[in-house]
Amino acid sequence: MDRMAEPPLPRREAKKEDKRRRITAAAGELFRAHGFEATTTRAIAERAGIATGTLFLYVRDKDEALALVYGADVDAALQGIRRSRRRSFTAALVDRLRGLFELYARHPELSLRYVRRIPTFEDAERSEHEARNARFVAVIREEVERAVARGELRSDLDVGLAVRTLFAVIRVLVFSWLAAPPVRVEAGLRDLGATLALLVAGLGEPTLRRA
Amino acid sequence: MDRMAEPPLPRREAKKEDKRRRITAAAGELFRAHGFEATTTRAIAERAGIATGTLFLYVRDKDEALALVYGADVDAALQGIRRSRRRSFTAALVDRLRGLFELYARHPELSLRYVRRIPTFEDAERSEHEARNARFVAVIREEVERAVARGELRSDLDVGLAVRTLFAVIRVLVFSWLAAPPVRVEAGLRDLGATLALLVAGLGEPTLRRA
DNA sequence: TGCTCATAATGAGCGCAGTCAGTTTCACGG
DNA sequence: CCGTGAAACTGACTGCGCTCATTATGAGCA
Repeated sequence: MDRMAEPPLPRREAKKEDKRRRITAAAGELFRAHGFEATTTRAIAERAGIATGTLFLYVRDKDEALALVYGADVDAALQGIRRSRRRSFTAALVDRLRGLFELYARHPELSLRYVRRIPTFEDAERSEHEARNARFVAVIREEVERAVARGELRSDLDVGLAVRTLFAVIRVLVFSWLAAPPVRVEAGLRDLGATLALLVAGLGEPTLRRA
Repeated sequence: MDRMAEPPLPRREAKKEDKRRRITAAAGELFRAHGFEATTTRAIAERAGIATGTLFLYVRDKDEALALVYGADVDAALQGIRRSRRRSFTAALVDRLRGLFELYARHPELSLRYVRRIPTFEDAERSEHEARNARFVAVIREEVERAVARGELRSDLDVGLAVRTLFAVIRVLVFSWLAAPPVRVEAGLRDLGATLALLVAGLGEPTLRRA
């Protein structure tokens, strides 16, 4: 008998992995070529070489097929080397999100559809999205904590609340950006920068603050 | 002959108005009783006493039927007397949105579905939503301007940017609130207050600000 | 009162996403 | 090597949202 806890890629698993890859590829090609609405799940299944029903063993619904397509790319975009020491909080965060903006700008309508579904959390268990969101949140949290550490953000900051708020602001900003053509990366990032700067500075009159 | 620019309610218009009312009522009852997914457009049409096709002369799609249901109520909720002079910006805004929170809390799943569709702007022309959004934005803008006038918010504030940001934050906050039961009004408003306070104070270290 | 025609209403029909009872595959123990 | 049961796969099928060729209505005019 062979080892039991070795690379667990017996035939079964390998086929599943392969199938998932083919589904992702097929969906990506069709979505990019014809758009989300015009692409049928049957077409995806056919191109992936599987039956219609099989598709839904890998994907909860059509939206999730799109999520599959974006999955790896979003991860990669968020990975981006966190170069840039000695930058302001705003500049640093804008920088780390540049990759994401570039990715989204490539297919605005698809990205819009993809981004729209994220805020749901309905399907919190189905970890696919959760993980992605978690990574996104982690990037924000990281930059916030770093900025707090170096004294740029207030030391008594409720980090959790701040991160949630930033997350919300960024998501909606991305949404509006994608929804209003033309979708230009630099414009989006400029907007993001301005908004972040506003959040850092605060809406309140400086002299009144900290009453 | 009778006057020509008088109350323009000839028979035709009256019937349409009546039909719209019946659709709204039917949709409301069914959605509230069985939920959004479980309610079919055919059932709505039948209960409203019209043909399936007719429904779609009054409503672009099923989502818009839900919007029809919420329409008047949201307007009413936002109308709310703007009592409360001498309150902080945060307190005042929370106060003016209380009615909306109460409305939303009544049927969280439906409200979630309703709120989700708002950010679209795709259908910007179809003014139904635009108008609603506009009213919502107007409330925010009003409070912001009032706060600027009395010196609570910074005088050099970019009001447009601030309003957009507040709009975004509130929308997402409402969304998360509705998505995570139990949906309690007070909890939601407390969260809103905390978030607004953070935005007013700013994320930045006070001593550094206005460098 | 009757004629005309734009507008409103109809409901059978279409194409789709998603399901499920039946079939195939294949890991595993004998 | 075979037998077996669980897991993966299949595609005909269901029920849905929405459309569109056809029919009914009623406002305006003679």
